[in-house]
Amino acid sequence: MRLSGGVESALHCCVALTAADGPVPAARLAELHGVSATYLAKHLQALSRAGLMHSVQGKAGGYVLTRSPEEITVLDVVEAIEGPRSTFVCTEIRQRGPLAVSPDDCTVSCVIARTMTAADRAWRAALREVSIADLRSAVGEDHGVDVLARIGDWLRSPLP
Amino acid sequence: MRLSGGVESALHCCVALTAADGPVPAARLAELHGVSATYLAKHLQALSRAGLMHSVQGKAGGYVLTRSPEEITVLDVVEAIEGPRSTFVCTEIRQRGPLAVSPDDCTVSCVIARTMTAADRAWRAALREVSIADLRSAVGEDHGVDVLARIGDWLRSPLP
DNA sequence: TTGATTCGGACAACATCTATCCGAGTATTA
DNA sequence: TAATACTCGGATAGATGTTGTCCGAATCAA
Repeated sequence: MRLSGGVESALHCCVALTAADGPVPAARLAELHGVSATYLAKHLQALSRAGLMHSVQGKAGGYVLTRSPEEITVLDVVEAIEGPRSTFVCTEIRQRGPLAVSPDDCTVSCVIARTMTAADRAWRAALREVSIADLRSAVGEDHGVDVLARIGDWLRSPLP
Repeated sequence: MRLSGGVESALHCCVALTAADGPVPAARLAELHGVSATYLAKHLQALSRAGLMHSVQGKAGGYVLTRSPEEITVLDVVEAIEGPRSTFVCTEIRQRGPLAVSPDDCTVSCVIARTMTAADRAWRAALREVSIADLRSAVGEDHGVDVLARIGDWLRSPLP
């Protein structure tokens, strides 16, 4: 079970966008982070479809966060990229084979499904407690408070 | 991010093995659960490599749990099937691009990696708290206390 | 010694993730 | 107002990992 690599790029983009005032094109975000521009575009589209950011087309277009960084959680980004489906899908093995239990006796879900779902919920709860604003302030603590300002300046600077 | 479907089969097999006294062949476990025999064998091999069960070859061979059900956690089974790798891998995006931070300033791991790793730990902690013995007793509560006994009888009964 | 039965790893088919391209649409600008 | 340059968006190939299958090597019972 490996998380899609696009999640990492998407989270970095969200943090970077908090330092920008206007729309930022996907190509510029890709250059800033040193990742494939065309592939990053795919993930930004997913974030746009999920309503986390809003895209403006045309010459001075790009992506803008729709909500304030405090109101966007890491879980929002993960679910936008990975889809809302749970990590575990129960195939009802208990209802198969020679000793299958009848559907009438399956009012509660299978124990294994309950266990995996509980773990899934714990995972999601941990991701929901961290917002983009939290990430941004932590980046400031880790690498200096002016890092975000430098990113903002670079995003605003014209192309060579 | 979807969990391998083999995890579900493997957990059901572990519970069933607690009802058996001697070794149980993979083909029989597959028939009991109504899953592909050759594919289930692959997962049982993984459990064997991980040391959770021990295989005996020959005519009356099969698989046996090496430890008591209380000492095998759901996490043990998941890691045996999925491998020990974490769900998230950090590619150090912060060290790339025109505003890359120098490796000297990366004494702590990236915030995003810390967040994802914390969520991963919460997930694993939830899985570690449930043992195969817990699953077995829950199955008894859900479908009657004699279910495990019937499974044991079926496993011991000769082939037609 | 024979023989049947078992596990074990090597071999294809499928799905998903990764990466890329070109067309549709829009604000700028002359 | 019309041209234009720039943007997003979905449709299109390649790489990686998962699912499913097969047959040989080893083992124990008879």
